[in-house]
Amino acid sequence: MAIVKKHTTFGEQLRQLRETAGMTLREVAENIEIDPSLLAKIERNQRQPTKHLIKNIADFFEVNEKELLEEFLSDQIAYKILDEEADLNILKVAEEKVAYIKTLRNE
Amino acid sequence: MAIVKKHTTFGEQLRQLRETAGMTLREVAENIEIDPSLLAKIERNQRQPTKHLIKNIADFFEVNEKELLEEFLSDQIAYKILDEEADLNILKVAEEKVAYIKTLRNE
DNA sequence: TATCTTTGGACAAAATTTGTCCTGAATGGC
DNA sequence: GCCATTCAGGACAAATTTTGTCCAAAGATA
Repeated sequence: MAIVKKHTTFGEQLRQLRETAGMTLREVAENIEIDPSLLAKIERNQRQPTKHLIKNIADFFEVNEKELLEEFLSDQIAYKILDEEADLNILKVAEEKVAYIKTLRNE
Repeated sequence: MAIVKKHTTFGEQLRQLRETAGMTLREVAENIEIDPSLLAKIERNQRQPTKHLIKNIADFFEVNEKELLEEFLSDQIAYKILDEEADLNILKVAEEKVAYIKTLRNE
């Protein structure tokens, strides 16, 4: 996958993809069929991409769609923790709940 | 805190609080000022409580509001992972992103 | 049977999110 | 300086999602 720097935000990674390709917001926006202003906002993490848009981005930059989607999901979780000023240990609790709910569903 | 079983869902914990108190949905709903049907849905994790409602629940059952809120947040994260069928390692990535974004904000 | 509790569908109201348009600041070339 | 282009960011309508209530029906209890 062409995304280089890890553990930066989804937006930053997207910007890096674009800059590595040497393209402007307008050019990329045209290709993935959105308004350049929306793309700029997504790069600054002020708007969230839809799944459909993530697919278009992955296709355009030829990166793995599933990995890109997981980058986005981990971003969402990170921002939720920051927004709520929650303790990081809720991630551990969440992990245990995933296992628990899975057992529930297999009954 | 009076919540006993850990790593069950928010709804199950709420139901346990209610049953431990020996109360019906209607009785509790009246006290926390919502429709009994909504309370039932929250107990079955079919609706999410608002923060205001979490406060009312914490007050009514005399449990720690912040802990209850974090129970809810970890639920939300768990359900997101299940909904998206995401790999659990995104939690680790999210944790690293939280640290990263915090450093960003201190610049 | 009669009563009370719980479940769950339907739906309007409320809240949130998305995407676009537009303005202005910044940069670079000429 | 002036023009063209890029990017930032506010405002706002449209679209989507979520919330909360009402109601009917199922289940339990006596």
